[in-house]
Amino acid sequence: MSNTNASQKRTLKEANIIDAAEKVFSAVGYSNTKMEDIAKEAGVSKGTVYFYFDTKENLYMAVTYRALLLLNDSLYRSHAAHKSSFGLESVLALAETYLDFCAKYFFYSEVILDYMTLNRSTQLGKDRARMTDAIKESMYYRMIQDIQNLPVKLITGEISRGVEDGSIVNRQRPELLYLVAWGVVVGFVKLNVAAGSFRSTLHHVNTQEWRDYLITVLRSDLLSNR
Amino acid sequence: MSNTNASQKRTLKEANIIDAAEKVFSAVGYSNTKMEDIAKEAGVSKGTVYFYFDTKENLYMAVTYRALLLLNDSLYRSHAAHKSSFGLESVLALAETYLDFCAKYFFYSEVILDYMTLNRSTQLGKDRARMTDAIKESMYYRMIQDIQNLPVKLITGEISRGVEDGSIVNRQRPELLYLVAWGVVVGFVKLNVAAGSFRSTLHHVNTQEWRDYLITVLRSDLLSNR
Amino acid sequence: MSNTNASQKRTLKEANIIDAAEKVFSAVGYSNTKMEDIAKEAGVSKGTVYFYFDTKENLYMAVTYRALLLLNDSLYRSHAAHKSSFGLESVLALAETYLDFCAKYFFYSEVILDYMTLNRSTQLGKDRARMTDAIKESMYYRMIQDIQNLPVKLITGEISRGVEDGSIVNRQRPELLYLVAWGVVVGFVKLNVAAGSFRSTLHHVNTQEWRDYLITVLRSDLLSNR
Amino acid sequence: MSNTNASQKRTLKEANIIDAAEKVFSAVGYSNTKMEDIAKEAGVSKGTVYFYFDTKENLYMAVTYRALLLLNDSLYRSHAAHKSSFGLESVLALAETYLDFCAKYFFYSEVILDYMTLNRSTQLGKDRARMTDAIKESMYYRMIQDIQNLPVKLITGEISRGVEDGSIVNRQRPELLYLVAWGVVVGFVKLNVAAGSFRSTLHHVNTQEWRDYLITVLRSDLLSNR
DNA sequence: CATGAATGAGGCTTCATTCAT
DNA sequence: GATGAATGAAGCCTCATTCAT
Repeated sequence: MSNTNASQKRTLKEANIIDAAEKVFSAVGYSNTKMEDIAKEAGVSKGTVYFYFDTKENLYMAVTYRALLLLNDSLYRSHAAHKSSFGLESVLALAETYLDFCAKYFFYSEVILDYMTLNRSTQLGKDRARMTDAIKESMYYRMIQDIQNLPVKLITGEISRGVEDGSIVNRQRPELLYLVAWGVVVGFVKLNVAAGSFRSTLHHVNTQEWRDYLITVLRSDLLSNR
Repeated sequence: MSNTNASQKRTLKEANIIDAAEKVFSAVGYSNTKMEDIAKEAGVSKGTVYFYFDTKENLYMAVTYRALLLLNDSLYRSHAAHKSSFGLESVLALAETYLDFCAKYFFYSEVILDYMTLNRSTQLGKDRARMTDAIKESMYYRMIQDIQNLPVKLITGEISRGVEDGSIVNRQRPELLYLVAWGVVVGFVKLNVAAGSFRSTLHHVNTQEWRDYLITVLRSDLLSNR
Repeated sequence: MSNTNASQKRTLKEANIIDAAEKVFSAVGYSNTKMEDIAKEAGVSKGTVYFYFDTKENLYMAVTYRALLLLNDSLYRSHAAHKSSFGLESVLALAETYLDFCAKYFFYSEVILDYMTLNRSTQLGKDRARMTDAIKESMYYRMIQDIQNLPVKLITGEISRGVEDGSIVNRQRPELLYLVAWGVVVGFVKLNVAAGSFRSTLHHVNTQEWRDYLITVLRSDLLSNR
Repeated sequence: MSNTNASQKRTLKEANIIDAAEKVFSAVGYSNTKMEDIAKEAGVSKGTVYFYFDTKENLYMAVTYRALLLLNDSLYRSHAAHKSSFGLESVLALAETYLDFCAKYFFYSEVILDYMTLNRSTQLGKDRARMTDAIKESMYYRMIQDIQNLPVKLITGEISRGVEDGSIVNRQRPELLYLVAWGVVVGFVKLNVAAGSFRSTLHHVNTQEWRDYLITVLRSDLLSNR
């Protein structure tokens, strides 16, 4: 019991620091973030931050892990809520969930994309890779690797179900359809940020309208007989 | 004449440095890049790099400018080549051009996205720092601002033409259609990098096939009567 | 009684910590040693270590004290065992004892030398820090000062006896003879470590042979009529 | 020419920094030495120190290298000066040279001993070694390894010559005789420092007298027919 | 007494930028 | 114009020590 309490306490303190890290990272960016600032924001000392996360990068990975966990959770809920719906509806719901997740937790969505880019660059043979050894040794990095595939699996699974139950007419492979859907969402997110630069030329478009339209596009893709 | 020669010489040397910068930035990311490395790669001294570009950020902006210039050029060519085609075909050709540009010059596409995100207060990937005053004062930053709107103008223009000439049936506003198309491309780019992480789950999909399918989707969007 | 028990318990726990400290200090050197490591090695918490030894330096002094105590004890036994022998034999026996002590407890011999060098303003090996006020206030430091002179007294005493009983012919002052003997031993110890570097050039020499030869040299020094 | 000048200049600046490092290291010890202090002492900035020596440990190795170089030089001169003397005299001269070197450059003698101890501890299989990777990668560390054997070679060589020319009667192997001689010197040096602690008991002995007596002992060792 | 989380001063090192030659 | 040595602010991280539980 007391063991459990201690563990809970630790988790709580860690969470407190991750909260702070999120705020600072998201406000000023990774490289502009000083560990000291995170400590201040968390109301603890620099040493305490290092007691829980032995590296700045490790702390960043912890943030990433949390982000991915939350995304997975959202997708899971959506998935569960549409067990009895047709596959098509479930897929579109997943897309909306993702879209909303990105809107609500914009920083998280960036962090996740960041991670995936990072992960990719390791797989190239470059010795001058973006990923440092510190990252690879991070506990959180390994934890992330265990859960990073869930979104893909969930979504492609529902697409397959939709194909089987006849709600999805499109005969392309689920992986391809998945990439289209996910890509549309990712593009939306990135553009949403970028669009700031083009307010002058694009000020007619309302974000909500845009989002809804994308769902329409996705739906008609799944329903087209290509 | 000798003045012109001098100017050409200067342009050449600058180009040489930008070449080197590109390589290093793309290999290890902005913050891991040292001016020294760029100088070495360019075969000049650090002092020379600073003679032509007074800041690391300014040099990065120069790379960005070149990227945008090349993209604009590609789009221009496509645009010109389809003057006499229907608007629909021109728009799709522009999308293909953009898609191919991103595939061929992946680093450029990242840099351009980076730039567009630059104005936002949120962080733009772990790797880039936030915009500083130094950036805003950069000559290249201003040069970019002069040409940044070209892609939007070109594409929305062609969409409008397609609507007028009847080749585009969709009645949504051109800006919205533009955002869909552009978003699809951006999503493709980002995912293309990220997808590396999921080779295990997504190994069935071939990039070329994916690209072609996206064009199909865009075409049917423009042809749908929503 | 219970008081005595408590005291014994305390002594036991202290000894346990000193054991651990010895291991770690000897393995990685003073400055590379972390209190945490000592605690772990002793199977207690860092707080406990600090309960018994309020400073890292104090703990080091405790190790030194133990080392000196053990050396004194060895020398005492040798001294006692040769009460009825000639002074010459007793002196040589003391030298052998010291030599064997250094061979057997190499770390102790280093620590003792370290301590003796401590008062000098010069640096004592890359690894040890200079004497701070904390050391001087250390209880162990004072305890050491009470017993540090025993080796000198014992050995010079036996030399004097040897001179008196005629077994030692050499007419130099006992202090000088002592310094020669002690210096030979110290040199042996330091070289024994260092010699590792020269295994290639010195691989013919066997440590035991070397030791025995040194005793021969000392004997003939004491027997020479200089 | 100008190339040579540049190289000379560099050597000069390095020497200046090593000078400063020596002073500070010797005054307060390795771990109490701050790079900043060395910089100040050298009259340059911290960055400059790092420009020439990329690590504190590397700088320490540079000091060690210089110390060994100077010792080697002294021994060489002595060796050359006694080319036509008997081997015995040459050996004793080498011992005196070493003795004087240690007296004159006490810090150097400590540094050299330090290095040899360091070098030994690497050869043990411990993963918790005293030597860090930084040291092993140091250019100076490798340079030292090239010259560290000179003293042994020189002295054992002269002993052999002495045996051949009949001036050395002792029939023990040169390596053993070398160890005795060198050990006596090392012991002298260490005790000379340590003796400070025992001024009360040993104040009768004068250093010069001690030194001379040691030479006598060594001479009679080499002349004894063991 | 024991624990181990918390502290924060301190030091090494990096690197964009400057500047004398 | 080019060079590369010099600068020094800035930041990550370590670890002896303290202290609440």
